[in-house]
Amino acid sequence: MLRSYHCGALNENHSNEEVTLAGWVQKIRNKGFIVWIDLRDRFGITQLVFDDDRTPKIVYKKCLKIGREDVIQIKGKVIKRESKNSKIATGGIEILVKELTVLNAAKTPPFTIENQTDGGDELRMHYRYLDLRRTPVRENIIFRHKVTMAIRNFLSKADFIDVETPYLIKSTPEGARDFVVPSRMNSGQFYALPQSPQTFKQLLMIAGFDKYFQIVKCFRDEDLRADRQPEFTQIDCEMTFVEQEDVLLQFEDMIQYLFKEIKGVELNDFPRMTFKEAIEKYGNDKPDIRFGMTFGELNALAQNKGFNVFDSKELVLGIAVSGGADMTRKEIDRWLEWVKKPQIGAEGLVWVKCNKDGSYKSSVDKFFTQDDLAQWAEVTGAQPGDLIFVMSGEAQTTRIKLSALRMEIAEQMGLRKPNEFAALWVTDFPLLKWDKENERFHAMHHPFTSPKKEDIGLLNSDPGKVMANAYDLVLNGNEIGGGSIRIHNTELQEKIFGLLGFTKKEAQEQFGFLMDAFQYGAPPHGGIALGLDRLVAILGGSETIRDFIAFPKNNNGRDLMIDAPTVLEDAQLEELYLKSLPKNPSIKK
RNA sequence: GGUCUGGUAGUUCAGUUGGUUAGAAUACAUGCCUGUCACGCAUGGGGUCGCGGGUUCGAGUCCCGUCCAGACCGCCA
Repeated sequence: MLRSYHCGALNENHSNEEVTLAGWVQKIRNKGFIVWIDLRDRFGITQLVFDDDRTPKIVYKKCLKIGREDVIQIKGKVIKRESKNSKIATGGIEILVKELTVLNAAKTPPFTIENQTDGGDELRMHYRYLDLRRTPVRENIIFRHKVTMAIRNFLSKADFIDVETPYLIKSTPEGARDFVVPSRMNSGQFYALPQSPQTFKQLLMIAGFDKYFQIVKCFRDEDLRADRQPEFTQIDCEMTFVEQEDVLLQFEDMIQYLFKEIKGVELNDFPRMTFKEAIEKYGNDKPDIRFGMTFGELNALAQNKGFNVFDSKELVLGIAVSGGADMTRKEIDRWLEWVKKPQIGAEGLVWVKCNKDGSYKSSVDKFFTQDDLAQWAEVTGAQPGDLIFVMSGEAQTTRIKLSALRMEIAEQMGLRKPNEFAALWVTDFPLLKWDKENERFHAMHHPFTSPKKEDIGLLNSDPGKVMANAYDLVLNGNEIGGGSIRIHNTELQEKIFGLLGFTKKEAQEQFGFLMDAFQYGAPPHGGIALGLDRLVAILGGSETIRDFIAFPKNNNGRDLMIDAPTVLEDAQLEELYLKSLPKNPSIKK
């Protein structure tokens, strides 16, 4: 062993012990007559001391040449410090060094390896291995480890079996774009990387595994966001002989267990909210219910009172901003501008101040009486001292826009507290959603989701009205999981493929294996997939999943450290039958 | 595919209305310092102002293009 202790282990009980330590040089404090070096590893920091009197001359000379991030090994004696540091675990002692070996000298790092680094994002990603040396970054990764261990323990104890499923599978047109992998042995043919192990876990249920889980990478070739990576990790689960309620309770248990184990937080039973309610009250199928500001519909109160802007619109919606009556005209104008920016695209915003004296002042005083405005306040739940914002327009887009405003106001008012947690189940999703552009139905969840029994008749008459046995788990305004009770019957599955625009032949070619399997004793089954990256990030008090991924990709799907993706040599392309493909000159080598 | 923000010392940033030699902090180097722990003090080196073009007597600053990074919309469950 190159060391007898790690750098977080020693304290005053080890006084006078001869020890060997190894680690990185965090910091050097040269006081002239005496030199301290902070030696760092994953476990902590131990102070080394060198001085004129007690340190061998040759060692003292050597220590003056040490630089930040050098990897060194020392032998020496544990001694009590003259002045102690109560901030760190090893703060009572230091090592009087007798031998010093430089195991590997380091270049001066491009940014400081400290809790508060001076490095920007791009640089830190380029030197991610240095960034990962920083305590907060390392702790995030270790935090993720703790979460996955807790999940494995919980699920294993609950009789779930961890089964690995293949990464080289086949491309299907549903859902996101696939990442594809050319097959050398099958000319002109491609594998696809899984967007999720969906069909495999269903086959495992048919195979009788009863309960399955896997913490598994999934791949989607779509544009990225702060909370979206092209490769991401799912906690993928499936259960046999269950109904929706069984799945919800099982995973509500798991999330509660995680919060208890990891955060020491007791979560109450998760409220259930239908998709319809979520849209009507929050304009969003993943509502953040930690704060109020639910929508109030004002059609009946605000229309036909002479204010033309409202009269012709499908929907007039208001929300109350707590304490917002104190906003200055300038602050209100800033919100007016905010909703007009292209990402939101609202035409404007009507505001009503609910004064503390019970009177109202609004941007539409010409059209509405104090009584009218009092009724608005009632419907939106505005109290004296609050402000009401009102938006109008086509129902769906108005809800989306007002939801964006609601989230932004909450963000800026500090209502989205990272250490306050509210989870809920959103249920009763429509099975299908109409795609206006392509004039066809898409699966709201995925094509294997079963329709509600009572709606099966509607599949022929009015498919858009059919509700699904599907559910999402929402935490603090983030969708962290979704699942459904699956179809386990060939005829029904064929029917759904038909509604989604598959010909019988296409359905057979792409999913024949699954529909065949349904005919050999497929049990009723259902499950859920949870986004591990998001879950870990939220547990850790952040919404940026990159902070919890050791080697994440950037905005453009690039790995800035290894510099991927890259172009291939012609010979390699030829071997993969890709030579004739045009090369994109904008791609850098 | 689109909108917005940014790119100046190793790093993080400031840089006024277009005007002389582009600054600060930190990092780095050297020296001083009898208990530091964000040590302190002094001195010093360090710049293709992302890249290309244009306007101008003169561009870090204005205009056009382009590349890179970040946030968001579309997309994605």
